[in-house]
Amino acid sequence: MHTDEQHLTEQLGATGFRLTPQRQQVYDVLRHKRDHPTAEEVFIRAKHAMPEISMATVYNCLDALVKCGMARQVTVDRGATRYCPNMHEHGHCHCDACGTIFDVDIPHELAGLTLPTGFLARHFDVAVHGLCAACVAKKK
Amino acid sequence: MHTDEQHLTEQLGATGFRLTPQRQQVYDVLRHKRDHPTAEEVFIRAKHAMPEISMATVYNCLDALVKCGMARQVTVDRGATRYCPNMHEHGHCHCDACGTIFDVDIPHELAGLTLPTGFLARHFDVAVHGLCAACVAKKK
DNA sequence: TCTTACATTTAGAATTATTCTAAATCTTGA
DNA sequence: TCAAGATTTAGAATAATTCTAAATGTAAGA
Repeated sequence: MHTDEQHLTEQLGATGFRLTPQRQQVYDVLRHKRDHPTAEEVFIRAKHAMPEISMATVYNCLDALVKCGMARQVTVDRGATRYCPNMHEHGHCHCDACGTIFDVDIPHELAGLTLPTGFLARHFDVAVHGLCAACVAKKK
Repeated sequence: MHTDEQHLTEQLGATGFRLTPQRQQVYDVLRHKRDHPTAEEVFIRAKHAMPEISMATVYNCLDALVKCGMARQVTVDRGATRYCPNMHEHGHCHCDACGTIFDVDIPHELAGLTLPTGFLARHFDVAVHGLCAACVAKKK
């Protein structure tokens, strides 16, 4: 049987990292509430269960999680980087009014983009900006 | 006849801005070399023709150009924001090795994304990360 | 077990990109 | 010409992130 903790340990290990209580905690925070928190929000949430954790450690842990493929960085606007434990290929839909971020599937047709000759694509970042239903309603 | 300068004046004016020598200069920098410069790079280039221009003014001008629809902000990575005078709907292709950014057309199929119910999309940001032909060759 | 090497955490300093502030200057319209 | 408001400027302030150095933890080998 493959527990979540084992998976995390393996992924970290394969990239030369160890599983530490802090990394486990930061990962739990990401998985618990998938609202694309910033490093600071992760820090605040992680402190509830682990009051001694420091901001530098949160950055270190997030960085390790990204490098080992257990989390992704999301940059929908110029503000703080956000983090997401959904590793499935997907894009982000951002409400410019309230800031909510929704995960969206991206169609395979995207692979049909005409790229510069010889360009080797490794990752697609798709961000849709606009207004969510609630904010459209508010404007009326 | 509709000169470029007239167009800039009109676009600025429609948004409540004036055409100033600095704004003209910053716009000229963007149009002259379309390599998606950062604000600092724009500043350095603008200083050649206008040595007294300040960084704050460059930010102000770039902001005015973005607001009036003559330039777009491009954020391919967590570094400094980049600017682009290509207002045609397009995405960006970023070489993670050398940092070069290429404009790419984005297919209309993108409009077929399944968005959250009621979401009103206003703008699509597409960034492709990978390696350009030159950097792929270098790795061999 | 003891030791050594190295990874990790921590607090705080440093850096980077950007925004803010306040004073000086410019522009436009009355 | 004058007043109101826009713009520019230098530098201070802020926000997000990275760096530094010391303390601590951990794993592997003698």
